[in-house]
Amino acid sequence: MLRREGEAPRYVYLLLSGWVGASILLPGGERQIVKFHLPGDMLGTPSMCLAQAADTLTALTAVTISRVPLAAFGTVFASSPRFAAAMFLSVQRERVALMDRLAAIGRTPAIARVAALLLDVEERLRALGAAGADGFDMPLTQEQIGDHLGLTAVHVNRVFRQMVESGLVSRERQRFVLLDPARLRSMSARQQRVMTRDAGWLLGETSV
Amino acid sequence: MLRREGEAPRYVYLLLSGWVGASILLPGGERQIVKFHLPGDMLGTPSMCLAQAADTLTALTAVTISRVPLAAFGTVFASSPRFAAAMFLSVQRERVALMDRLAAIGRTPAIARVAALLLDVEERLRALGAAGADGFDMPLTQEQIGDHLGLTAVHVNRVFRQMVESGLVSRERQRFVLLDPARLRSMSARQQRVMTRDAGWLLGETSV
DNA sequence: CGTGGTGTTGAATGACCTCAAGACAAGTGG
DNA sequence: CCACTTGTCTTGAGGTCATTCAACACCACG
Repeated sequence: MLRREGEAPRYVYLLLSGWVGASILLPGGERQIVKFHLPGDMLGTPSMCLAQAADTLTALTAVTISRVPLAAFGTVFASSPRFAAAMFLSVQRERVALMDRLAAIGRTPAIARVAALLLDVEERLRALGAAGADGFDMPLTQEQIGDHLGLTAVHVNRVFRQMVESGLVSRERQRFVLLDPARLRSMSARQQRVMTRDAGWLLGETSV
Repeated sequence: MLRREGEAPRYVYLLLSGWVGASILLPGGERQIVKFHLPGDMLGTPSMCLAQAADTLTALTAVTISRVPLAAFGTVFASSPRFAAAMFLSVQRERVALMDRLAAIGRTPAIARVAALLLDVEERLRALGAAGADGFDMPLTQEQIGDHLGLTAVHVNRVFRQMVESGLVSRERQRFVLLDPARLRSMSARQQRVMTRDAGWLLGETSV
């Protein structure tokens, strides 16, 4: 457990290796995992605007992280407009991702959410070189997956079985192979977002 | 309709009066309303990081808005670190709000979501002076509310009736009075977030 | 060997949805 | 001023998806 929600946020974290989950605890004891973080991700930035951290950061595997004090972060932010602009856009990207997940959880059935998760994780791991033709490892319990997708662990299990039986994926413990990515994509309702290439307008290039 | 998703985002909008909904359309035709915007809100900023707008902005009532070109926005951003910092924190606040809504939709039953919406709208309208002891107007159809909460219009209607019958709220057309805010709050699972007072660390005050 | 966390499967329940019909209000054109 | 339309609200009946509860299998770990 890297940071518990409710604590005063004094750091931002850079994930160097391993998996981390950012979760919110509800009064009733239910948990919603807001995001699975992979190496390279910045963690804990949403709480920069709060007196008490909004999310709990939990290591899901062995991890190595680098801690950045908010103060140090702030001086760079003030002195380098380019850095500020890049951070700003990065947060907007996270916000768009949250909007998409909101739409998925609010409006799509369980199988579409699982499909979206598999595609998302596969894509991100592939960018890190940790996923190939031989599939990828997803070191999550089915309960954690359920807390991420708004489902119960039992139902996650049933959806997995259904996917295996219909030849969409193969699975052995926590190793997954996407056998039919096209069909997964078509049922996942996942948006294909095109990011701007480091928007010139934010960096003073008033060419437009 | 102010802006359709898929268009190239060239403006950011400032809402001066009226209600606007920001929605995402799914491939299957379902709609998720990501946020109801009230006067004073900035609209369309999530799409600043995208080549194609992620959300559709729809006027829900008669509105007046002010359009800000991204380019103009960018020059201010580059020249004023304080402005950049304030914007950055503002986006993080929106992100936290989205995380909370994700938790609510993923993990709470319909009545808790409706309660949370009523409390949220009442609080925001009160800050604008548009809600008092005599209640407030919420100019939304039940279908729009459903698209916001991940429910059907029919079910929203049933929840409203249930709330009226149990004395939680009174309702006459689109005017609501919260009769028992305490009980609404207890069932809503809504987080009480404490914002930092314009975080000093971001503005170079390295006193901490 | 136990033991605890996780995965797996069945049966029953329940929350929410779909479909459908009617009520009501506001607007439109004759 | 009155049909007629249109959109929203309302209510019922029945169905479905996901949950709850429960039992058991399967490791990994002491």
